[in-house]
Amino acid sequence: MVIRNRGSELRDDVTRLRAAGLRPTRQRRLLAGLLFRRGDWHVTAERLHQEAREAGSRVSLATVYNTLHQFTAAGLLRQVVVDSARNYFDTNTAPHQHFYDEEEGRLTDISEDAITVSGLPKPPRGMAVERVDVVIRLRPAAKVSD
Amino acid sequence: MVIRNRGSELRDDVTRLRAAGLRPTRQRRLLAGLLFRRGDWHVTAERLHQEAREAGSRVSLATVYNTLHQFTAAGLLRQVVVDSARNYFDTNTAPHQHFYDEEEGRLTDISEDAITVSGLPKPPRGMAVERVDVVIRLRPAAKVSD
DNA sequence: ATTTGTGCAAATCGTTTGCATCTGA
DNA sequence: TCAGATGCAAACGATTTGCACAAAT
Repeated sequence: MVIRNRGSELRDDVTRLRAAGLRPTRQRRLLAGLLFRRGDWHVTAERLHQEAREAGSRVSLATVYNTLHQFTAAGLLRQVVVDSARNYFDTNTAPHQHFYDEEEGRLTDISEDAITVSGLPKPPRGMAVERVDVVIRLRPAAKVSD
Repeated sequence: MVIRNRGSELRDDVTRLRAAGLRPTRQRRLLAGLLFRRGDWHVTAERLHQEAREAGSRVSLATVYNTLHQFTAAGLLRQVVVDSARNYFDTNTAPHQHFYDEEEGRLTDISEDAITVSGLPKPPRGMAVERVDVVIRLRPAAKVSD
């Protein structure tokens, strides 16, 4: 019977922050709570800011941006580039790929072993592969009958 | 002996524009000339605008943006999303993938058959795959000696 | 006490838009 | 002639920054 109570969740946030070398300030604890307590998901700064105020907390948008970048630098988040207009942050930091519904702006994870990229040409001289990103862009399927 | 003279290149631009259903205005001919006369390459609006004035021609940046989008809509260009800050346009409209040097902001084509993505999971219900984009992000290789 | 983080508002950057003016067919 | 294109400057949305103030160690 493994049941986590609220207290231990809060401590988890603090622990996670300290482990990442970040001071557990009120705002960081709040955002960590919002980010890491649901399953893996994909957020924009705007959306996280909104969630924060819906949760009844005040954080400035600037702090949300700062925090997202700090979390990313600390390896707690990963950036996903799929749209030149908005920046997504992914709470799943393990290697994996994405479906992207352009219309809805919705990202969905594809597990690493569900997809294989083979025959990578070797990178140009002096360069090393940092990461291979695969984005499967989706559009509404043509209706067959409805 | 196949040598193209300037005259026929200019006509090519006009022909290409008409074929795409675009009126061959002075600015569009200019930009088409800059875009389609070298091998495949990757441009940002800013850079194309700069090239235009370096070539001694006046085009407003707004027109460069308009034109890039019109060309893209007409299938003469393809957008490449690799950086949330800048938008690249690719004169190679055939299916292919990219290396991206984040540091330098430089894109390099990877031919379609040099790379294989297998085991695509099927898209969510009601959605169809529009395109599969692979971006291989590069960083400077760690030096061995030097 | 000292260092680090936060909030605000202003600044920046790439891109888009409104609108009066031009231009190609 | 006149629909369609262009240029300019202002508007925009996302993100960043400068700096006075507040909070964490």
